[in-house]
Amino acid sequence: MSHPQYKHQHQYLAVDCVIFGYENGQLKLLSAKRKFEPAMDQWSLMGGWVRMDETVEQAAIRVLFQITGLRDIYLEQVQVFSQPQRDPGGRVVSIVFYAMIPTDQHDKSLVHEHEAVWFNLPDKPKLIFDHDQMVEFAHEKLKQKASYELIGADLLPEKFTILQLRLLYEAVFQREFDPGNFRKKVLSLKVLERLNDKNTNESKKGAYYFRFITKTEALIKERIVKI
Amino acid sequence: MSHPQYKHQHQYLAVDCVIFGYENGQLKLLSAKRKFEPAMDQWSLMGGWVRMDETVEQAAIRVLFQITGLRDIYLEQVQVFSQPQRDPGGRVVSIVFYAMIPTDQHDKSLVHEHEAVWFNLPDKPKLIFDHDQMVEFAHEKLKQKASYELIGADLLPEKFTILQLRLLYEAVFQREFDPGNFRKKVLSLKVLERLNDKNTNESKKGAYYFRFITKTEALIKERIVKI
DNA sequence: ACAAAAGTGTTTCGGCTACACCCATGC
DNA sequence: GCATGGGTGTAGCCGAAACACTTTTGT
Repeated sequence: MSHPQYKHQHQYLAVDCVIFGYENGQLKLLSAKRKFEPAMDQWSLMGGWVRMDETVEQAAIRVLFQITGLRDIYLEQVQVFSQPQRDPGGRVVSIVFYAMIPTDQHDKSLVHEHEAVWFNLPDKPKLIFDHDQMVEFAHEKLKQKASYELIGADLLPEKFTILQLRLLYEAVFQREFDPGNFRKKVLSLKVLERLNDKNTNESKKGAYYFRFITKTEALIKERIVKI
Repeated sequence: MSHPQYKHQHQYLAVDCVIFGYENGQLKLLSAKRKFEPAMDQWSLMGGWVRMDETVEQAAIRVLFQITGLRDIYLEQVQVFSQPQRDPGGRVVSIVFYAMIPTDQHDKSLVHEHEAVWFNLPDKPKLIFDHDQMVEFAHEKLKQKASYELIGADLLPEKFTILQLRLLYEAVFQREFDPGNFRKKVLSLKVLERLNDKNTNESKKGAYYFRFITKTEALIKERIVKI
């Protein structure tokens, strides 16, 4: 390795991924038993080293693919953690991402192979080092995102009812939302499309399924209105 | 240097600081002529290497002290920039911060010594590498902050008029605010204290000076109301 | 019949916006 | 007197919140 221009100390650079999922009315966190020292066999976030020829986002995508078998995962930078002593194994600067994955689509055998487990977020065990704080920060950032745009496209199945969407929001914010108001609010955003298909499992009356419309579809609809 | 636990490639890790100031109704950006190759003598953000024994925040604080002579500067992480080819001198991952400094208090001789210049943000020159994008991201983040809490404590002098505060907001958002509504809004936040002192330079009638009350003072006031 | 969710309608309240309007004073 | 910013008041609009009410259907 040669960097003719720069002479300075090098650093270990890692990414850690806070992986959120959703199932049965619960916001979930994917956590794995660490397979190497230090802190082997303790619960931790999924992480990996950043290679010289990739961005930190690409490193996170690699890590996510390794454990879920999924590509095209929603990713967002959270924070850099860089306390010199944060990792007893040496100086490691970690860039934290959070991800949202559709729990029903991921590869469960890969998760099992990594000795990883989906925890309900409130019931997660203590994680190593500063990983608990990473989860806190990521959860904050997720709430912030969810408060100014509709999340769920990456966490819910392709089609879902307004009830399921509301339960997701209640899980994310750990509070209840008025069913009527929540419904009116999300439908006013014009990002959901009602399907000619009803869910009759969760209610007697049956509730229409909805799906997220893509951004281009939404744009087209907007244009038609505006002409 | 020894890291017995980890065997992996190392990275160059840097911080770059988007330094905002404010003067004469203009949001300012501090930019310096780069003193080393590559891209010597071109405009760039102030940056520095992250040392092994410090956090990235501490590295940013060092950089800020070097150029302003100030400590206790408001700092916020913006984004990590990590395109492998972003810096022609080699693989450098950069963590971007933005800072707000009181333009009237900083050490102008240090700025001069670094061949740095305060530009009005809209008139800034093209910066090296991806630094223009860093400034954009930082400005976005600043706007976001300013939209959910009152900024100015770090940019304005100790005492200031509502007009001056409004002009700061107009500079940050590049739009006008209704004077009456702006006044009522900021005063309703209960974070400003009116002084028995008027500014008679900027208006015939004279306008009261205000100052930010500290967080603890604000807390106490809240408590008194709530009892 | 009743419970339980679906879906709609209504009322109230608070905050934001767009103003109008008086005040003080330097020119 | 008039222009300029300081400062206050008010009417209208809109969205959020609270909640009533009707619909549908499995049990």
